[in-house]
Amino acid sequence: MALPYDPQQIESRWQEFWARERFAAVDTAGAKDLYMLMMFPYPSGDLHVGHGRNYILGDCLFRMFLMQGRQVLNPMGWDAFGLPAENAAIKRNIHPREWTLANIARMKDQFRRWGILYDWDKEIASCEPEYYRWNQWLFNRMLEKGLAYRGKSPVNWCPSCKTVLANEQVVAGACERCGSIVEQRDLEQWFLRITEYADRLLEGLDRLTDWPEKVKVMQRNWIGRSEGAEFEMRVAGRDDLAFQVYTTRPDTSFGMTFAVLAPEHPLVGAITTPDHSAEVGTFVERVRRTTEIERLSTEGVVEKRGVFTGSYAVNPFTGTPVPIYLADYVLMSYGTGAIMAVPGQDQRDWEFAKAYGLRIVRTVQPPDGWVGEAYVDDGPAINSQWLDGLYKTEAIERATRWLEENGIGRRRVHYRLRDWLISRQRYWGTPIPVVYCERDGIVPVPEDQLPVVLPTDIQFGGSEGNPLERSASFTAATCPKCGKAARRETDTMDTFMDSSWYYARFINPHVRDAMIDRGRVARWMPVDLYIGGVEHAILHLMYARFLYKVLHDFGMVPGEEPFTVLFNQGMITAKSSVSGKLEKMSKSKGNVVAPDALIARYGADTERVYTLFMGPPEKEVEWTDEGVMGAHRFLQRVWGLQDIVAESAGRVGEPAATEQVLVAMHHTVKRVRDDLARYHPNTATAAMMELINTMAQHQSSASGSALREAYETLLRLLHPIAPHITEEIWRILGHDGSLLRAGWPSFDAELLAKQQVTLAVQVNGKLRATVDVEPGLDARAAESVARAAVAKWLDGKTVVKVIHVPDRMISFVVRG
RNA sequence: GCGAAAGUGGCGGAACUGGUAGACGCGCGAGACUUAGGAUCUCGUGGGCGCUGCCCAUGGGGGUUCGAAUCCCCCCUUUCGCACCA
Repeated sequence: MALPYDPQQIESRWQEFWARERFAAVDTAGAKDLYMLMMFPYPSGDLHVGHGRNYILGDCLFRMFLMQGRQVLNPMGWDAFGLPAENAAIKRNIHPREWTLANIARMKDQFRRWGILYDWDKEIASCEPEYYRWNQWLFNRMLEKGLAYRGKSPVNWCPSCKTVLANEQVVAGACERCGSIVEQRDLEQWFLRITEYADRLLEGLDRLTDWPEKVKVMQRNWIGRSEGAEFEMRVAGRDDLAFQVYTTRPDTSFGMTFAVLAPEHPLVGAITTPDHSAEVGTFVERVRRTTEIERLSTEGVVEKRGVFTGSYAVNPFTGTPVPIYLADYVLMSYGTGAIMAVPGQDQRDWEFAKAYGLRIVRTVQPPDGWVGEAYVDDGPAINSQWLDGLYKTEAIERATRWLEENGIGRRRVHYRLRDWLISRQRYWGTPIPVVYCERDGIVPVPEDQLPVVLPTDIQFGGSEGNPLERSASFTAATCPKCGKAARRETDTMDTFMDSSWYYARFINPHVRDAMIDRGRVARWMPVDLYIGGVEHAILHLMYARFLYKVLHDFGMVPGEEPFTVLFNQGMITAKSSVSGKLEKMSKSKGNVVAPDALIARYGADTERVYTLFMGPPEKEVEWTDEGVMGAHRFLQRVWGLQDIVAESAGRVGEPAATEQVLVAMHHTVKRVRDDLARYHPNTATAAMMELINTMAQHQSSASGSALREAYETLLRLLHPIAPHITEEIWRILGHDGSLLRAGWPSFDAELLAKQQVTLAVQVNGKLRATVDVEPGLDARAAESVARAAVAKWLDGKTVVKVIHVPDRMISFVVRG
């Protein structure tokens, strides 16, 4: 009898062995084979079984690739800058770096205990100067090319933390950290000109055939390209005043009955007549005080709010003056901040017109029986002079051409995408490498003075705002141009900058004199398989695609896209003890399953098997304790097969049973190969469970050699999923070394092709019998066997048609 | 509101291209071994009926087809994304 299965005894031993043998080490000086990558994590310290999902999936694929003899680059690192470290510093008076490094150590240990292998020689932590200096270097290159700029823009500002916040740091209009209501402020900030790449980011999506459609749709919507026309509206009686409006429906211009400016529009002051200025002033002030979030929120029916300016603008198509309003539904940040309002064809304009008693003129004929309000679909133009009778596409084209020919307007493409605001008034990030000189203005820090390193003489807590501003040693700088005293920029970069190019650094993490080693990167990029959560569908993946295109334009990387295949794993949910519903694991929901206790009781292999078995990895699945037990039972049965193999050693066995075991074995090899190739370890595991069921069924009748062969094959197939137990049994069976070097099993296709097949026999589409036949049986022979099997259904009927699908089914269509 | 994805036993899920629906696991039932077992092993397990057999079943309703979980149309539900984008 084998000893009982005791994961505690075996797992750490194999973890040490794998690390010692450096199975994951790859020399990128050599030729590329495969580059796979999991999105590098923020080192928060605490990992739960939900986090484990994508790392375990990645490790499963990695081990399979290794066994198949491939050279796979599979690195891991840390997205190590960010707010939580700084908050921890304030709360617990520990330096962010110390806190971060401690978390990294914990997480690394967690990976080890999960049995996950990475090429740790290539580890990167983005908070280290040797990494972030290249953020700075790249920033300066982009500054040179005009791709980075300092500009004024309304931004989210937390009055209590005294910093700009990213949109994702604003939760329901409030600061995620302190809960203060976030304000909109016009501030000078650093931006990257991602809008210049909008069309390339959009077109590139079409070529990403191995990305989830969902992610591509989200990115397309985010970029929000729209084609239209922009034209000038003159203010009636004021020859000096005119503004531009943007529309996607120039064909409806004859139906314009008013115009609307955003309340922040620069012309508001000039346009407002004295008798309306009090009202306008009140309105503008009111809008200014509401945050963008409130303004755009649409709980229930939206009330369109606005005010008349007292002025009129001339519709260039008709020469008619129309009243100019201000309204909060027109945003300064989109298009020109001014629109022509055509209530007949636009629902928002319709509602506004109704609310303020403005005229409505239809310029597109709705179909008979139309009962809605604004009609936005296609139809012949009406009330539109020389456009009358034309349909939408043609009418848009004519109207646009008319604007161009008369010098009033032009074709224009607009995007919803805004430039990327990268400034953060925070300590724990990459310092933006510029200084402000009284004489020379904004001066980038020259390359030989990089990196601009974060100072360590920092007091966290106590006072508010960016601690960098209070560091005299940091802010005091000399101007690289004139050598006089200058002030150093204290903004740091958005951490998405770090994660936008780290995948290229992994190929050559220690190159000192360059951001990347171009030769190696040219060979190893792009990443062949990128695994991560769908929560990064837009931000990270859009920024990374943008910066990769920039690097491409700098001649530094091959191709235009960094990630060939994107795989989004689904969440693991569990019943929340707070809400009682299934929710994503989190401490606040009280539904976190910590791996430590689980591993202590059942072992890491059990967690891995269960994680991979519970459902297809791209789907959301529920964690249950019963399911864990099932996975553990499976491993115990695998362990117990040692006895069956030992007892049957030397037995000749019955040929039929032996054959069944061997056929099942080959069939399993094929299924596991196919299932893992399409990232379905759940069905691969099921196939292996079937194999052990078959082995158990024939444990006392099959030959000893067949049982042993099947067992050893099973161990190899199972290794990527349950690496520790399989290595241990492999060793017990008398093999040296590691399963990772034992090769991946192949199957005997001919043997499988020779097996009897079961034909389904249908009569009028209903299953009436099944017959076992030789494979490849021709139609006539199959028909005669099938006829016999369903004779009672054919009796007295006329067979009008026979459909034969070789080796699958035969169907009789009968009448009478 | 718009867009996308998904709805299969008591539960998680199989069924890859229209061809035997429910693999595998959980749970449940019966039995075995046990002083005992929430351990282990074996067998059974969609529903119904006149039970060697047949009928009904993949959210609901229609359709195409010899044949539909799979394709088409309408509706319902859930989840996710976007949400005044001119």
